[in-house]
Order: sequence, then C-alpha cells, then structure tokens
Amino acid sequence: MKLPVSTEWVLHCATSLAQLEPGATASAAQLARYYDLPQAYLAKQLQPLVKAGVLAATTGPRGGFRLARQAAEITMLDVVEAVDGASSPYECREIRQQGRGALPPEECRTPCLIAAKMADAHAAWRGSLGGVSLADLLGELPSWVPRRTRQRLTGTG
Amino acid sequence: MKLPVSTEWVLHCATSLAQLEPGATASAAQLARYYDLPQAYLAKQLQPLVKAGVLAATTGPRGGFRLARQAAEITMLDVVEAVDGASSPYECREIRQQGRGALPPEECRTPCLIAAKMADAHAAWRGSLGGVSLADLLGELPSWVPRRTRQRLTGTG
DNA sequence: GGGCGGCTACTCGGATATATTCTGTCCGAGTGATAATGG
DNA sequence: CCATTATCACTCGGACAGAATATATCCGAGTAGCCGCCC
Repeated sequence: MKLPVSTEWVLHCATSLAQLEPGATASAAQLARYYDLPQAYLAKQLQPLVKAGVLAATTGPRGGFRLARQAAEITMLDVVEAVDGASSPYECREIRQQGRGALPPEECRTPCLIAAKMADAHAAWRGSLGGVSLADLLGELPSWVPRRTRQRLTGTG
Repeated sequence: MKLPVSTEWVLHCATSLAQLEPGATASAAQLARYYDLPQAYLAKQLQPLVKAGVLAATTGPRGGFRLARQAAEITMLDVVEAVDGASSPYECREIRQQGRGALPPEECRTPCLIAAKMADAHAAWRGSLGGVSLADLLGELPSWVPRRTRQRLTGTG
C-alpha cells in the first residue's frame, strides 16, 4: 500500500494555493519552481483536482490554479481522493466463494467479514483525513508564512 | 493507494489456519486449492508471514503452515503489515525544503504538518486493524464453520 | 519382533520472466493581455 | 486621446515513452515419514 509521490505534491500545492489572496492564481510552472518539481507531471496531477471540483483552472496569461471553494470547505481527504481515487485499498474478490472451500451463495448474503473489517479501517482513515481542512492546516502555521508564500510563489524575484 | 491482491489471500488463509486444531498444519497447496489461488504465488506470499513470526512453517510430508501463536494474539494488522510492509503509505520527502519556497532548516525542526496529519490517519487505520484479532473474527462466524473448514481444507475427498 | 538405514515423496524457499501502474515528457488547443493602429 | 483589432505569449489539457512494483511461474534444498533390511 503506497500512495503516489504526487499525493504529497498536490497536498502542498493545495495548501499553498490556500494562502493566496482570494481570486489570485498560481500556475503549474510557478508551483513547480516553488517546490522544485517536474512541471509537466505536476500539471498532470493537478488536473484530477480540477475535475473533482477542488481546484479551478483558468487559462491564458496570468492564469493558473486557485481553490474552487473556501479553504475551510476543502479537506485533506478531498485532495487525496481526488488525485488517488476514492476506492478502498482493499478490494474483496469474494474468494470465499471459490475453490473447494466455496461457501454456498445463501451464506454470502452478509458481506465478507474480513472485507467489513478492512472497510472499517478505511473509514477510520477517511474520517481522520476528512476532519482536517486546509483552513485547519493554515491555522497551525506561523502567521508570517502566508506572506512569504505569496511572495515566493507568485513573485518574480 | 492499493493493497496487493495477496493481502486478501493471506488474511483468509490466516483465518482458515486459525480454525485448525492446535498443532495441525495446512500446506500452501491445500490452501491454494481451498481458495482456488495460484499455488506458487500464494506460497511466496506466505513466506513474509513466517519471517514476521505470524505463521510457522514445517517442511516435509504432513508439513505446512500453522499459526505461530494463539489466534487471540494475532491481529489483522499483524497479517497485513507482514505481507505489505509496515511503512506508511505517505512518505514525506520534505519538499518544503526544496525549490524557491524552501524553508530554512531552523523552521523544519518540527515535522511537516501535512505529514503529521497523514501519519495520524495512518495511525487511525492501524488502530482499527490492530483491534481485531483472528479470534475476534472466528467469534463472529457461525459455529459450524470451523468443522467444515477443517474438512475441506485438510481432507482428501 | 525390534531397531536401523536408506529412500522417496512432499514441503518450503529463493531466483527468474511478464503485466500493470506510476513517473516523466512532449506537443497542441484555447485564452486573455498587450500593443500597434486608425479615427 | 480613445476604441478597435490583430498579434502573441502564456495557460491548461491530453497523448506518448521509460521505470518501478506487483503478479505469476519454475526449479532446487531440506526434511519427515516410510519401507525394507539386518540383528
């Protein structure tokens, strides 16, 4: 079970975008320079966030990405599931119904117990990430961070 | 984030082994037949469980795998982490220290906030799985299951 | 009949190919600002 | 000086290769039981 590296990228990018003034944008190139990431691949990974309605993208000069809604309304889970998919890492393939030990269908009306427990664990994980919004993250940062982020992210110097 | 298919296999195999009489063993071939799985690959996936001390393997005729300790002392987390590794799915690569936005080292004494939240979520996941032992799983099964499992798993007919 | 030795068949364990997914790169369509131009 | 218009640089978006991991397979080393043989 391994999350793609891009998960870290988009989480940091979303946090940075949350520090911009309302309406301001940052391009994929700017974000890539800010974190020293491959620009094209980063842009590719930001696309699913746009499709998921987490980010909004505007083209043309002075265009780029911005949050699609307020930082308090975007959770880490939204970001992670947008880029990595919302499906559970454990996929029950009903092997209890295969082979010599195959259970009769009438015994499989209830979900596989193991799958249920794995789903519980996944729900706990989702609950933990769903309880943290981007605004919560910013709240734990020193107060001088956003100004610095804006300057280094969108500034030219 | 996707768990290997073999995770399902070893969880079910461990649960089945927990239903055997104490000291009894089941070979990889028997388990593979029981669930209709590729025998060689299943054996390969059971190996890390032996290394982790969850299962014990005995060679030779009438050999095979058995639980290394009591079912109540083996959690689903033990099984999952044995086969999939215990490392967190999110790996912080400290991109906050790279690129134009690189934070000075003295600001990075505290762990990356995003990584901390991801670690919290992973801890919640581990806590959920760690709270369920194989004995707990057996406790939720109908009482006639273990006898049937023993018969179909180790029987010849 | 009992003990011993060799043999055999069965087990796990590790080394070796193939498929799928993640990572990285490129180029094209679209858009908004910009600057020249004419009134 | 202002409105208009054509240009152009910059943006995202999707199509195309390379690398890492998961999946599947095979063969070899080791061992426990078993059978025959000897005492």
